[in-house]
Amino acid sequence: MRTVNAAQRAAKREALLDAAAQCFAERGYEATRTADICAVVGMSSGNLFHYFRTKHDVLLALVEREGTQTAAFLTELGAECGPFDALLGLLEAVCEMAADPVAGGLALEISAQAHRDEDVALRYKANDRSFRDGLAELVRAADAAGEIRTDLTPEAAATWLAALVDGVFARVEADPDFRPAEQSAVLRRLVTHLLREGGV
Amino acid sequence: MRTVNAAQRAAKREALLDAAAQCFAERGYEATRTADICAVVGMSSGNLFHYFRTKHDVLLALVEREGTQTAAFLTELGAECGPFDALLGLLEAVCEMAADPVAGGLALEISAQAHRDEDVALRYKANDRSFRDGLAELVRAADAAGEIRTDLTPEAAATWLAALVDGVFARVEADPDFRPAEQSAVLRRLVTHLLREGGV
Amino acid sequence: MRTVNAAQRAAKREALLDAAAQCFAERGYEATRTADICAVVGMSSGNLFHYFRTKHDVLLALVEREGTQTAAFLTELGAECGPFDALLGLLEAVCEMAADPVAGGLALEISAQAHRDEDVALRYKANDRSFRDGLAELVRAADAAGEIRTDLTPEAAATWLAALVDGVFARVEADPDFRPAEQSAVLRRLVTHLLREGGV
Amino acid sequence: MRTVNAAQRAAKREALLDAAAQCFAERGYEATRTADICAVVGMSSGNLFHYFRTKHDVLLALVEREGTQTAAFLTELGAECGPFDALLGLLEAVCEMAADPVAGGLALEISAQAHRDEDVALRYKANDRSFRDGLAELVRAADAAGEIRTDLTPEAAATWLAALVDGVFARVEADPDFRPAEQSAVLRRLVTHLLREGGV
DNA sequence: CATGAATGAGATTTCATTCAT
DNA sequence: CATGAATGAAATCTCATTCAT
Repeated sequence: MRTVNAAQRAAKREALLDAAAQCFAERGYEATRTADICAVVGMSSGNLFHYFRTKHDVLLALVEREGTQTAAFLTELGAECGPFDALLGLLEAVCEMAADPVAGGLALEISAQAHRDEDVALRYKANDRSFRDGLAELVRAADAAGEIRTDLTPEAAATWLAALVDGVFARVEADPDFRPAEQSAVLRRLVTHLLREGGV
Repeated sequence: MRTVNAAQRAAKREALLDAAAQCFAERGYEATRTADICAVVGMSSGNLFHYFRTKHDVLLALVEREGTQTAAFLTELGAECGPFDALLGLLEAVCEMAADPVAGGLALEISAQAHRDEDVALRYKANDRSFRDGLAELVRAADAAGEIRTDLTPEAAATWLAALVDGVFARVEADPDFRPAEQSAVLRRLVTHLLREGGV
Repeated sequence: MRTVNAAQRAAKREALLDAAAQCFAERGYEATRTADICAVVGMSSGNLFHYFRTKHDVLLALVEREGTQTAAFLTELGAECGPFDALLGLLEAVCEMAADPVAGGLALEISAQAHRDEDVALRYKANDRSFRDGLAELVRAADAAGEIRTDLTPEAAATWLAALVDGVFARVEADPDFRPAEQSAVLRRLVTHLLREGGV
Repeated sequence: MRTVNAAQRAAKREALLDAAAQCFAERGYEATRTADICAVVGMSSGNLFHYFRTKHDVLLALVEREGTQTAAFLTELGAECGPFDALLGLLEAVCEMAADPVAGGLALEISAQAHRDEDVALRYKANDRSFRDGLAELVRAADAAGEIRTDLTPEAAATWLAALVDGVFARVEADPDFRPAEQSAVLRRLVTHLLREGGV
């Protein structure tokens, strides 16, 4: 019995996080009312507070979930193919994500909130750290496999890969004519340059 | 004297915009109270509304001012040296700006607000458009001067230069160890690759 | 149970309208704060806005309710006795109402607001129209029953009956010694003259 | 010198009262801003307070002026012709005034404010008292001249004459089709009945 | 006296959170 | 646990009034 309830609870928490992701992406964290989130999952307004102590907690949980999902994605990606192909595959995936208004909007919103909220910042930076660690790991592996040749440290390479990812997300928001899918060739070229071409 | 008053008015408007920039960058637009802005310039709470009709108008004016300043900066830059050096100089400047918490935070906040506010979006995209137009113009000039060689159109090159700029801003927020000044060499290398190396 | 809630809601709406009527009559619409209305029904300040979107909506609903009640009163009156007696009975009723500070003050306030607010004016005039239509109908019926004899059209007669009603309300406000109840004889005489005596 | 200044002061006070009358009639006392009144006379906003201590004082002065003007009008009217004709002439004048939006609106606004403001009420009632006294005086004179025959006391007659005047003002506001000028025949008939026909 | 910028109290409205049912 | 009505603090914006110039 307790298991069933726990599973139901978890499912509802997830549903609420999904709804919150959608609302935050569309309207932003502050402009989203807790009642909006409840409405999306068809729940009564006060009920959210059985699952999260505060609206702020919803955001924190969401940021944490994003980090977990990204980490899982990175791990999965590395297992499927060689490390350099994994990195290139990641870029394709990022371009797809950036084109999705919810994913793109949420990423933007979280980074904006991180700038003004200590708690969010902590988790956001941890996520970013773990993302860059994953990238650096792939870079190291690619190097070990002889797939790449660069004088950048794996960490510096990871930093710039992350910057490119950020750049793609930002372009989608700023430029209505920017279609990430159509730009993956240039992106791939930049990455290849970063990792295969030598010296500063 | 009309002139004195008009000048005083304009000066106070500017002071309010400076204060708003600081507050928005620190706390975000929604979390900033109009009274906060007034407090920064040492003004009574209601007085802001002699200069701006609404809080929203303050934001719009700020976005517009950012656009104007960026455009002026681009123009000035192109006049001082050759076009390719201007582009590289721009990157140095961007790295400096990104390191300033107010400039960086404000840029982030504006792009976040653009995602949820039609009016801000309009001006934000116009600014971005004008920024990319300026970049494309420099690329074209550099090409005409034989300083670069690339199969990217000037517009595509400008798009990716803008993406790199966005990426630098984002990195500052996400990674406490990222020092833009220390990274300008890599950035310069990426730009050089983008503009001097050929085919996709 | 849906019914219970809907009934409770409706009851509270009515209570709020009663409270608003009292406040508007005493202090006027603009000088009444929404918190005053809430205090009268013993409600917290924000709660009013679960029942009415704005303070303005409270006023509009009140004006509409006044119209509905007056119409119902007219209908009821006509059914109880002959049409001419109904008209005379109406005057007694009006004299009673005019003596009530809330009813009198509210009538005055609504007409004052109608003068400066399009929406109120629309409903106010519709109410007045429907009141005069009801009066004209009674006049017509009295004429058909041979109870009266006048060369005024039913509409003109209704207009002047309404003017007399307005006059009584105004007198109560302007003249502290005016007791409507003591004046019904003169009023009745004026009405009788209007309806029973002939040509201009 | 002092005389000139005093006359200028008085003229400006009058101009402000005219402007206030117009604004109060159009928008109501509370909705009128002191700056609005100044704008109408082409004066800077703070300057009003050199002529009236408060906005409230403007209203009080206006009410007093209305009373003075009405009294003067009544006196003048009685001197020009016989008392009964004076009464009938008064009705024509009232119908003209009621048709004027400023005069009508102001009357309505003053009576509304009188209902919620002790000071206004005092002056408003004094004005009304003096108006009814003037009417009663005319009735008495007409009676002495054998022009009328009624069993109403002069005071009661004056009360009902005032009620008819109020009624006409109210009709103008409530009924867009009511044209006071077209209705003066009925009004005259009612007055004649009131004063020439006997007993209740 | 004239100006109009500045003050600051106050009003409506919103919404996270609570809690009786 | 679910509901949704109620709470009440807080934020933007208005405007009578003051006062330096």
